[in-house]
Amino acid sequence: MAIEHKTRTQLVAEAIREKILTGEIKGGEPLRQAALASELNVSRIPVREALLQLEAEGLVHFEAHKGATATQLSAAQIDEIFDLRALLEAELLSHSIAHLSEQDLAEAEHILSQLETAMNAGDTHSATGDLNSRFHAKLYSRAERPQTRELVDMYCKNSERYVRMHILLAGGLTTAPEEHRTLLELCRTKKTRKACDFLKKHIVEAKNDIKKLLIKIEHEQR
Amino acid sequence: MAIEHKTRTQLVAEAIREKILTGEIKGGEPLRQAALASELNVSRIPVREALLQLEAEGLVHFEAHKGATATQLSAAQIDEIFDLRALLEAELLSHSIAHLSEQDLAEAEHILSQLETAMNAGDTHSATGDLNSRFHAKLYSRAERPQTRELVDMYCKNSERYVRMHILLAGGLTTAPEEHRTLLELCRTKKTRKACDFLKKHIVEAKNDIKKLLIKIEHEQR
DNA sequence: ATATTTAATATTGTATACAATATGTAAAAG
DNA sequence: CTTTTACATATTGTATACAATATTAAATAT
Repeated sequence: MAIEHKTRTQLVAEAIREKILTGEIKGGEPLRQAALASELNVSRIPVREALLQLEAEGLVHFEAHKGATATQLSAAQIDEIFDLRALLEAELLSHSIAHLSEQDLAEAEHILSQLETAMNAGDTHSATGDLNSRFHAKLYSRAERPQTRELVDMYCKNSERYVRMHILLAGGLTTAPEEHRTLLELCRTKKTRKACDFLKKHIVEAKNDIKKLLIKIEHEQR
Repeated sequence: MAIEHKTRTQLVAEAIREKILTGEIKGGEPLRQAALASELNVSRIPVREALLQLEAEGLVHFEAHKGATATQLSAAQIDEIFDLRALLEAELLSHSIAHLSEQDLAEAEHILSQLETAMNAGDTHSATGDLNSRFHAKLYSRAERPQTRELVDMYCKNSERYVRMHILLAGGLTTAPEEHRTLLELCRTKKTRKACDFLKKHIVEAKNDIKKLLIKIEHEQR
């Protein structure tokens, strides 16, 4: 197996993406090409190309001659993104559920118990979020809808910042842990319709929690 | 009003996009940076940046050190894209329908009659597709879901090539013209659920027509 | 003749340099 | 004093030049 040779543009994109997702670069903050270039020891060309990629991912807003800024999602935008996620993730689940094997379900359950352990231990760093994503991903894994998957992944990444913030401020995921168990059980018994409806509700609930928090923060900033 | 100063990157992106959508550049064809640059009288930098943008739009596939190619959609991908469109457009309609004014509906009807005239005249060029898009867009216009709109627009652009091909080969839109009338009527009478279901069926039907054609062509190519 | 290695060519990736545009500041006009 | 204009600075956009990688063709070995 040959060494993967990553291009500078890719490395720069990863670096900047990480800065945005961790909040090191905050929403609305301008991203100066020259500054990023010298910081990362590259020329401005790969920085520009990375910024263009990040724009496609929705993490950056690019305006001709004015430069790039980290995107700042309004409450309304968060709202819409989560609605989209609910719609698309339910679509994925509906196509996946019939093809989930015992093995898949067992793996999902394993991830779930790890998640529960982390939550009980009062974990507030990113592990909780990761496990949560992986649990969901496992349930969608047999959908065979690559483009839909890509979309969902994009929106997840996009809302990740806010979910992390929420985990941090609320001291963990607020969604009741038994919701995941219920969802898993509905998948195991192949109750497709119910599982999808439940999933939608689950995502919309998460949205409402985050939105409340966000509105509070927006309010405090005045 | 100041003169709009478009950047070379934007102009190049438009040029290449047009070439792909009209079929002048076919799916799978490689896009040489140097060739495009000299053809369009710019350096390779704006060409590269344009290609990155087009990749985000799904029209181009970019591989490090290997270059870009126009994307070639398989029957399976077309299938998935149209399913996504059905899902997302129904979502838009469901949010828009209650807020459609008499004015909106009248405008939609006007577009529709133009479309019918074009179809009866046996129009096979892009006007038919344009009017069709505009009719649908009008119905979604009050959804106030900008990100969903953007997604739908992207997928429409992406499938445009195939719709055009279909119109050309089948001698026009094959969807029964009365379907549009039915849809409009359901919107006028605010039968949200029925309208959305009907719309989904409408889009899936179009998909099946195109897929049949596509599979035939793929078959002929051997 | 086929497969493998090596050199030549083509093509992409990135740095540097310069041009165009936008932003900020000081002088001039009202 | 406020507004406008002209200038200086900062920042982005693009061309050119060079470096790195991939592809092709030729040479060698099996």
